[in-house]
Amino acid sequence: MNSISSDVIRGYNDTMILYLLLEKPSYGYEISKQIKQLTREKYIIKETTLYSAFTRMEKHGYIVSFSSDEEGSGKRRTYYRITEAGRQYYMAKRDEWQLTKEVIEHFILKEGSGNGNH
Amino acid sequence: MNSISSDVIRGYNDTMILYLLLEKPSYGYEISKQIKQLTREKYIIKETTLYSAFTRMEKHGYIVSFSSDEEGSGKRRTYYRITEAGRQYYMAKRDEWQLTKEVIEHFILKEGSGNGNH
DNA sequence: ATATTTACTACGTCAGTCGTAGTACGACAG
DNA sequence: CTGTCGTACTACGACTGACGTAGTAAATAT
Repeated sequence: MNSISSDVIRGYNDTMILYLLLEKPSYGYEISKQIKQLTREKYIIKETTLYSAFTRMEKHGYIVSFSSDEEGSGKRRTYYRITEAGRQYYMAKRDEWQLTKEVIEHFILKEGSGNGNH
Repeated sequence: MNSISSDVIRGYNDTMILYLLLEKPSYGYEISKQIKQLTREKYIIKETTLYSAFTRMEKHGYIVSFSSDEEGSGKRRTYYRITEAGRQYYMAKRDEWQLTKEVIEHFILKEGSGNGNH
């Protein structure tokens, strides 16, 4: 229970990935490391979750893939670039997040209260 | 897309219900109306979701059920009361929520920014 | 040479949500 | 006194996202 349960995150994995793709095209391993770094290891996305998010989002048209052909350096990777639809989806999710926060916080007792009055 | 997608909420429906049960024992229809009211209709829990949450949480020992026997007024209802385990679970979820918020907000662009610097 | 890191793919399972449907009782209107 | 509406559920099945396990294979470090 020290690390965050990913069930909570469900539905926001896509958002996290898209956020990172806003900056530049990227690929699985890099995204994974960035998420780990950004959250200071509080959240580590599972490989299967990550790659299935890629295929799902490509199917939905939020991202497109391309291979790292030229440049003999490193392994062949599958890069993903965010599309306009992906940007819009991200923005919608960002807005939705504000609402979600608001909603859930109606049900969160404030820290340190000794009694249950609300 | 005007009302919040409940997929986001997933994993917090239980928390919401438990929060309301902290105050007093209650039953499905009442809980449902309270959630609607509290969130000013921003979130309306589905009946099936609610009742399956009840049975799941009773199985986990977070709540216990009892019938409204006496008092001939109204229909027979199944009430639920939160247990000590339920209280602890709620508290754990409340703490987890702080973490979750922190994590997700690393991936949320601040409103009104014109460029994508982050 | 070999172990580790990188970079995936495949497959199957599980839990929570939700659509659809149906039951049944009580109150209230016409 | 009959039908409709609000209340209070139960049952069943479908779908989706997350994830455990496993395996492949090239590049890099030891």
